[in-house]
Order: sequence, then C-alpha cells, then structure tokens
Amino acid sequence: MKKKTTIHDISKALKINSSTVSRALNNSPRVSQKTKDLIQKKAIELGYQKNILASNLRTNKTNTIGIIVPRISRTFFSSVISGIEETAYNAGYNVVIGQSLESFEREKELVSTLLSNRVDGLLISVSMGTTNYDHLSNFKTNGGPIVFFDRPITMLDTPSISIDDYEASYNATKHLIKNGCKNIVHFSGFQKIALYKRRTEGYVAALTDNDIPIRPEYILESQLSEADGIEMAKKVLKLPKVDGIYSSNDTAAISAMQHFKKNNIKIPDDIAIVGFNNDPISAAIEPNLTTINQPDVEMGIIASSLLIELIKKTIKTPSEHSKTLGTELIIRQSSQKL
Amino acid sequence: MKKKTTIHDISKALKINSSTVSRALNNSPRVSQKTKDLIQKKAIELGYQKNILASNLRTNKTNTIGIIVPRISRTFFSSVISGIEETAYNAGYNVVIGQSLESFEREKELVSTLLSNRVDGLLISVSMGTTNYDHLSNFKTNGGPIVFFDRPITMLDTPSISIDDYEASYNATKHLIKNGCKNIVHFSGFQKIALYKRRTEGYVAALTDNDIPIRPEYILESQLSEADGIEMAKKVLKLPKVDGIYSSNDTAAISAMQHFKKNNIKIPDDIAIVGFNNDPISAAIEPNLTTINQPDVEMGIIASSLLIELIKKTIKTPSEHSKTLGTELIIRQSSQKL
DNA sequence: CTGTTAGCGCATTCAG
DNA sequence: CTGAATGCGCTAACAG
Repeated sequence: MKKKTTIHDISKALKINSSTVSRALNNSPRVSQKTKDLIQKKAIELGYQKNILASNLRTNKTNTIGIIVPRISRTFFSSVISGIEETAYNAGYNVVIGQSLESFEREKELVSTLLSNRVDGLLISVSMGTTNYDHLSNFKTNGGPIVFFDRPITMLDTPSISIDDYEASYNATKHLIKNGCKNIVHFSGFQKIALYKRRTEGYVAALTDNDIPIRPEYILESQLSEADGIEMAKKVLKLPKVDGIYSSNDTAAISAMQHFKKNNIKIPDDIAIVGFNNDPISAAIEPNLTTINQPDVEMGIIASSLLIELIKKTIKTPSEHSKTLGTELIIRQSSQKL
Repeated sequence: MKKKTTIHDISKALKINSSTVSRALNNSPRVSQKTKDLIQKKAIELGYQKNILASNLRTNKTNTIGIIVPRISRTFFSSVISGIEETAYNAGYNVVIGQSLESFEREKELVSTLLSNRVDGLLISVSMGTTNYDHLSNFKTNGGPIVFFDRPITMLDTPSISIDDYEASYNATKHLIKNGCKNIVHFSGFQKIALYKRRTEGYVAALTDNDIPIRPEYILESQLSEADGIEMAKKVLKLPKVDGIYSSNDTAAISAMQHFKKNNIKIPDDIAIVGFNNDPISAAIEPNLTTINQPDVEMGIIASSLLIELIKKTIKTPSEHSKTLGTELIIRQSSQKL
C-alpha cells in the first residue's frame, strides 16, 4: 500500500495551482483544453486516482444510493435490484444494498447506517414488521429523498412505484371464473397489511361482479412462511368442492403446492390455480400454472430514475410522480378447465 | 436538511477541547469516565451523529467490506451473502455488494469503484469471464486484503474458502454406483474452468475405482444456460441405457429436469439423478432428489471472519488460511433404486 | 481562464 | 488525563 498521488503532486509537477488541477480533472468548462490535456496526461503518468472520501466530505454527497429490501434471495427483489443497478450505474451512482429480513429493528438500523454514510437517496420496500415510519421521515429530513417500491407507503412528498394490486387480483380471479371455477379459495397475507387487503378486495369484487357469493371461510390468511402454506393446504382439502385457488401470497402458496404434490393431489387438473408470483420455483413445480407477472426489472428502472431526478432536484413535486405499473396474466394451458 | 451538530458544537457547549470530545466519543481509555459521561450526555442532547465521511478521510478506512458475486439471485450466493453480512455487522463492518453478471469487464469496473471507495477488504467469487487477475492484484497493492470464496483462485498471499469439488463429485458418483447405476451421465460445465475440471475428475475417479469404463460421450459439457440444459436432456435421451445422472451444473440441470418432466419422463424413477445444488428449485421439481449440499451461510461466515482478521492484521500468513469446507450428500428416498 | 485562501469534520500527533 | 495545533485531499468562494 504505497502512498497515493494527490492533486498536489500533479500541481507541483506542473507548477499549476491545485484548484486548477481539481477543476481540470472534474472537466470544468472554466479550464482551457490545453491545460486540461496537460493535467490529464500528468495524472495518468503519476497514476492519480481521486480520493472519493475527501471529495465526499467536501461536497457532502456520496453519489451513492441505498437500497433496502426484505431479502435479496427473493427473485422479485433481485430482479428489481438489477434494474436499479443498471440505471444507477449509467447515471454515475453507486448502490449499496441492505436486507431487512422483514424485521423492523433491522430496517431501522439499516436506514440509520445509510444515513450515517450519507447516501444521497433511498429506495426501499419496507419490511412486514415495520409499524411506523419515523426512521424514514428522519432520513428524509436529514438525508435525502426516498422512493418506495413494491410495497407502497403513504408519506408526505414521497412517491411510490408499485403495481395495482386490486386490478391484478380482480383479473386473476376473473380468469378462474371464466374457466368455470365457482368455488375459489383465496390464499392471502395478513389483512392489516394494505397490499393484501387490496388484493382480497379485488378477489371479492370479481366474485361479486359474477354473482358468486363470498364465503369468508374460503379466504385464508397467513404469514409468509412455509409452515403456514402447509396449514392452508390442509384447510383447502377440508373445504367442500374447491375448484380453484387464487393465491396472493407466494411463499405460502409454494409450500402448499408442494404439500399437495407430496400427497398426490394433482394440480391444476383437480384444482385450477392462479398464483401471484414471478418466482421460478412455482413455475418449476407446475409449468402450466397461470401466474400474474409483476414488472420487476422495469420497476427498478423506474424507481431508480425517479430517485435520481429527485436527488438532482429536477423534479419539484415528488408525490405526483407515484406510479402504478400494470401486471400481466401469464395464462398457461392446464389452468383452463375446458 | 438542517445543519448537523459536530464535535465542535459539543466542545463549545461544554468548554472542553474538541480532541477530548473526539476521544471520549471513540471511547478512548485516556479520558476520565466523568468527562466521558458528560460528553456523551451532551452528544445525545444535541443529537450528535458522527460524520463518517470525515472520519473515513482522516483514518483512510471505511469500515466497509466489498463483496462481488456473479449474481445475487442465485440462492447459493444470496445465502453466502447472508453469512457475510451477519459476521460483518457483528464486527462493526458495513457491506457493499456488486454483481459481475459473469462479465470480466463488469468485474473490473466493480473492483475499481470499490477501490476508489476505499473499502477495507474484498470478498469475491470471480466471474466465469475473468481471464486474468491484474485488477485483483492491483486492489491488493492499493486497497486491502482479498479473500476468494466458492471459486478458488491461486494468488500470492490470498486465501480461498471453497469446497472440495473433487471429493464431492466422487461421493455423489459413488452414491449412484452403490445404488446400482452403471451408465452414469455427467452434466458438467466448461472443462477449462478449474472447478468443473475437478468435478469431472471426481466423477471419473469414482467410476474407475469401481471398474466402470469411462465413456467420453457420457460427459456432457455446457455453459450455465437454460438452453444448454435442454440440449443436454435431449442428448441423454439418445444415449443407450442411461440409468443415472450426476450433474455438477445447477442451471443446466434444472432446465434439463424441466424438459424431462414436460415429456413425461419420470425422475428419478427412470433415471437416478444426483445434483450439485442448494437451489430450492430442484428440490421443488423433485422433492426426492438427492443433492450435494454446499455450506453456503457457513462459507460466508468463514470468509468474512478471515477477511476481517486480515484487515485488522491479526493474521500474518494469509495463504495458509485457505480452507476447504466439507460437503454433505442429502440422500432422499427415491434416488435409491432399490 | 487561473491563483489564493479557506475549510468540510474528524483524529492524531505532541505538549503539558 | 486534557489542550493546542495540524492536516487527511479535495472543492468552492472570491479575486484578479
């Protein structure tokens, strides 16, 4: 680890003031091309590398944006991250990623370290455990702009990029009804979480619009755990004449399907299923499963672009830039009970 | 974004010199407990938060370690990352993650930005595309220590944490032989990559040791792509009397399995398969599949601990701390053709 | 277009 | 145990 060359070394070697060197290296228009060339050449010659730490301290910016997701191992999130990274890198930003693991405590810690590290902005899909947003409003006042994605939160001057849960649910349920299902179970998450509530509302609306009565015992709540999935699967088997399942809860749905499979209950020949899911696992278990495709990479690109504009203050009215992205129903053969 | 309180604010308020404040806040033993308490109290009162940027500049350290993996969406890597994060956070280090996407160019860029951002050390699983290690030796001389994981590289004074590919392959193949397989196909990756070569050697050795002839046409090379997997599946179907498959290539193997499934070729009733894989997808496709379990979280913990020791210079002989972790054969029922 | 001056906030000498 | 002084490397005012 030899001593690094600084702008002062270049300055001395060339007998040009260090501020001019700094300007030249930052390609300021206020330096003549001639001296720029001179300086650039010398910089390369001496193996100069800007000390970003010093630069950051001076400008109080880091050119870094923070990302917080529940877990990077979920396909949906790693895809979103890919979209974010691509956009950020192209705009000259670095990216740091943290996982909250659905824990509120952990999320608070992450936000706090990102704040300490002076990231210029934050992209976050809040954890399920998050009960208030003080840490986030604190980030906003002391740090920089925030853009929510995937799990929208209502917060002053803070945009959300998400999908239309209601519509997606409605369409999925309608799809099952069209294919002859009349006794459709709904796998859902906790209703106190807005996202799952809206999905349930979409399901209910689709049934109502098609004159199918709502039976509360057909709406199965659960957490996002595998054990819950097995519980749900068992409940389904006890319900009379179930002929369709609409799941808005990936994790539990997958484990439910595995449970069915182990017990030789064929899906979707016996039961038509629509899953809310981009996960390759469900596709692997049941290649013919119809799924709702969420825009993942695209969501990352949009959220990231928006955040960068907010950082650069190209935009003045953040909340007006919230966006609802469309979903797509990927219809595969055997969920059509024809 | 109001102005932040600095140690000078505390210094003034208490009429104590700022260096003492700095020392107290860093819990230096050279400050009396009494003044420490005083300062700490005031710091909280004023809502003081250390400016890490300034601290970093001064100390020329960032308390951050860089991670580079081919892609975070691979279950194996996201698990390793979990292990790394846990260990790093407990030791007071932050973590930044980059994906090379198996591209050499991208890997070089990432290493370069991590270097510019003065991460204290680097954990890397090199991309498939990487053809030389200049960027890494540059990081070592100008940045800090490196620890390789998963894909071991031979480099001066640089430890690797990886598994014993040869042994794992040998055991997997032996397992198939024990269960009566005699015509075992090997799904592999490019042989010019050391890792795949060693895996193939393990396969060959197991056959040889059991007096089964090696047939080159039973060793199928491929890249890590899905299309390749389908190609391999087709080739298998053309080979005479295949009764076992040992795969050391996750991605291709999964798509091969899906191809089998689509064509109603039952696995593993017709063909016994052993896969090299922690991926939940293959488990989902075929719950009874026997797999080689790689230590993932554990690998992260070990690599991360080692790197931190190297950063702190608690260790003087890095290369002697390379470690080969054991694998475990998870034997599930129906791959035993009994 | 270039030079001068100053300071971002902290940690580390060196004194005492 | 505490204070005074210095500078990490860069950039931003302000001159000229």
